[in-house]
This record gives sequence, C-alpha cells and structure tokens, in this order.
Amino acid sequence: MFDVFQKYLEEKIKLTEQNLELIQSVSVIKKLRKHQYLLQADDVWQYNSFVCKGFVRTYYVDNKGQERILNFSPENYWICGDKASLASKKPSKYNIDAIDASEILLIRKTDFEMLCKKIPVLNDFINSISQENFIAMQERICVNITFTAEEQYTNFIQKFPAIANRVPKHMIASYLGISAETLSRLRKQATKK
Amino acid sequence: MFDVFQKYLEEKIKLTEQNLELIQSVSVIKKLRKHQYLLQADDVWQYNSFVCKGFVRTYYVDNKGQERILNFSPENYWICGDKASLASKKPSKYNIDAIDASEILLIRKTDFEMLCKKIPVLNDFINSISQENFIAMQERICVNITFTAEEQYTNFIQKFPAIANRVPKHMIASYLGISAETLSRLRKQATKK
DNA sequence: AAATACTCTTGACAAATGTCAAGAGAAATT
DNA sequence: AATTTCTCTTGACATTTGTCAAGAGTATTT
Repeated sequence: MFDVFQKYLEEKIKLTEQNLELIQSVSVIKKLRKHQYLLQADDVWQYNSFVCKGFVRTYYVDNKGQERILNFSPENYWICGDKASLASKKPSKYNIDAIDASEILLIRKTDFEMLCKKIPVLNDFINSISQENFIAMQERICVNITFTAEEQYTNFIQKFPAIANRVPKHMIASYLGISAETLSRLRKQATKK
Repeated sequence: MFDVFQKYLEEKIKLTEQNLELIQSVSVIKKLRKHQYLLQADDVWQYNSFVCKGFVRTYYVDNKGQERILNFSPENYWICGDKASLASKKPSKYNIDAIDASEILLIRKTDFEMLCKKIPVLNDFINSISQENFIAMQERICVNITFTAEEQYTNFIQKFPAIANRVPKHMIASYLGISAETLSRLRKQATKK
C-alpha cells in the first residue's frame, strides 16, 4: 500500500530514491475493517495519516449525545486528525473510524518532523496543503454562517459529489449540522423543481 | 508603532538586534481612520499584517446583500486577511475595515517569506500560530454545526469577553450567522434566568 | 444646539428547522 | 432463508429563527 502514497507524492513533488526510502522507513500501514476505529475520543493522537484505500470520517459526540461529523477523508487524502491533541499530547475529543474497509498510512509526529527537516520540498508541500486546508475551512465557516440548510446541501453535493454519492444521507446532515429529516425534506423539494 | 510589534515578538521569541532591524526595514505602518478600509473586495491582498493599535474586522457581503463578519482582529493580533488572495494573487472576496481608529503593521508577502527564511525562530513561531488558528477555526466549525444560537452567543462572550464588550451587538450576530433581532431576544431571555 | 446616523429593542407574523414516532425497503448478518 | 440492522422518508407538531416595521435612546456630525 505504500505505493499508493508514493504515487501521490511523486505526482506533487520530486523526491530522490533515498528520500522515498527514508519516508517508507517511518511509514506504517494500518488496515481497518468497516466501522473500526483509528482513533477514539480520550486517546492521544500522534500521527500524520493518509488514506491509501477506503474512506474514513472524523466525528465527535456533542453534549446532547449526537454524532457530529467534522470531516470526511477519502482515498488519496490526508486525515486531519486532531491537531490539538497532536500538538499538546492531550486526549482527543474526536473519533476517527472507517466508513469502508480502509488502509491508512501512519507516520509518527516526531518522524514526520524529521522528514520535513531533511526533505525541504516535502516541507514546502506540506505547508501548501496546510494552507489549502485553512482556506477550505474558512470557506466552510462562510457557508455555515451564510447559507440556509438547502443552500448548504446544494453547495456540498456540488463541491464534493464523490463523497455525496458514497456516504449515507444522515452523515451528510451531520456534517452540515442539520437533522436527517430536514435533509430528506430538502431533497424532496429539490426534485420537484 | 513598530515598538508594539517588537514587544509582542520579544515576548514570544528571541531575536537578535540585527533580526529586529531586518524586520523593521520591511515593515510599514498604516494608519486607519474609523471605518476606513484596509482591503476592499476585488482588490488583491498582499500582506501579512498585525494590529498595533485599534480594532479591525474582516467581512464579506453575501448573495443577499448582508454583511457577514468572518473575523475580529484586536490589538496585538494578526489579521487573517485573505490567504487565498495572498497565495493566488486573485481578487479578494473579503473586506477589512477599522472598527476603531487603528494602526496596522504591514509586511509584503515576499518580504515576509524572506524574513521566515532568514530567521528560523520566526518561521517556527509563525507556523505555531498558523496551527493555533487552524485549531481555533475547527473549534468554530464545531460550535457552528452543534450549538443553538443561544449556546453560540454564550460561548462567544465567554471566549471573547473583550471583543464582546467592544463591538456592537449586530456585529456579533453577523459573526455568529444569526439576525440582530434574534440576538437581542436571546439576550433578553438570558437576563430573565 | 440641531440634525443625522447608529444601536438596540420590540411586536407581529412567516418561514425554516427540529423532534418524536412510525414504517417501508435495502443491505448486512446469522 | 430468516433475522436484524441500517437508510430514508413522511406526518404531526413544537420550537427556533428570520423578516419587516417601528420606535426610543445614544453617539456622532454638522
């Protein structure tokens, strides 16, 4: 499964064979059955992680007991994980589990930092991804504070058609912060138009 | 006004005099009258910026013509600006203007990159701030998709009491994505309890 | 000092969204 | 094949939130 990650990297940046070997030497593949956890709330998150195969979600349970999905991570994407837990070594408030059977590449925080120091192009690449994530997150806040539920849903399926087709509707509702019933009714209305 | 920034930096990291001089050499102070723009939508944003004095907000106008506030930046904080515009040189979708008369320290993108390369401690410091911002943004998304309007307001005044006391209520409503009237009613209810 | 603009509140009503309960069909499990 | 679980929808109703209009009190400007 490392080859998936390697292919991803090689499409983005130029790496020597030595660099690749170094990266591989600190990479671990973890297989997840469907519904299996990669991280459970109250554990400490200590990896950078990449989805080689499958599909994963990050969620938490709110004060009313409802699951709220913070992020979907499909194949060929990094998992956001819990940066707060990663930085502070405090227990995570998030759970990560497999929506489909998955294979996840893990690199320990310290190893990852070592890689970034030794491989400047990797460091630059990771920084640019962080920046993209930041922008995407800001976009999401804009959508949240501006759009109605219907507009949010339309925006979601237009922006993430692959995810929209792959996950159950109630998860999309959870991601958007609306109830599954409301989403169902919005969908009904939309077909009428 | 550079001394405010200098003091801020020296509390966080160790810098040589040369470093400080280098930073100062690329820093520009811009004074803003109340309500004056630092950035207008459709212009390109090209700075890293820090509020030495005053108070600034970042907002955009939504498709229904309403102002939506993305961020408040008080004294001694960086202004988020528009990272997308900064990165791509495309016109910004955001406006930044002064809530109070302000003095803003500006460093051009290219100069800022030069500083980060030449001063590793600065680079590390900026990275850690980016990370904190990222975590804060994720928190905000959680709040948005989980909390009711009332919970969001309570959370806001508890988390940012200084801002809450300083800006008009309708701006807080705009930041939270609720109407000014709703906020007013929530406040009334809260006093009854 | 007068005029103007801003801030906050309130009422009345409409629209959007949530909650609870139920059921039908599809998918997964045994 | 039967059972169980999951997914999606629907109805009925309550609650929350938005919109429009108005007004009172504060700041700000002229």
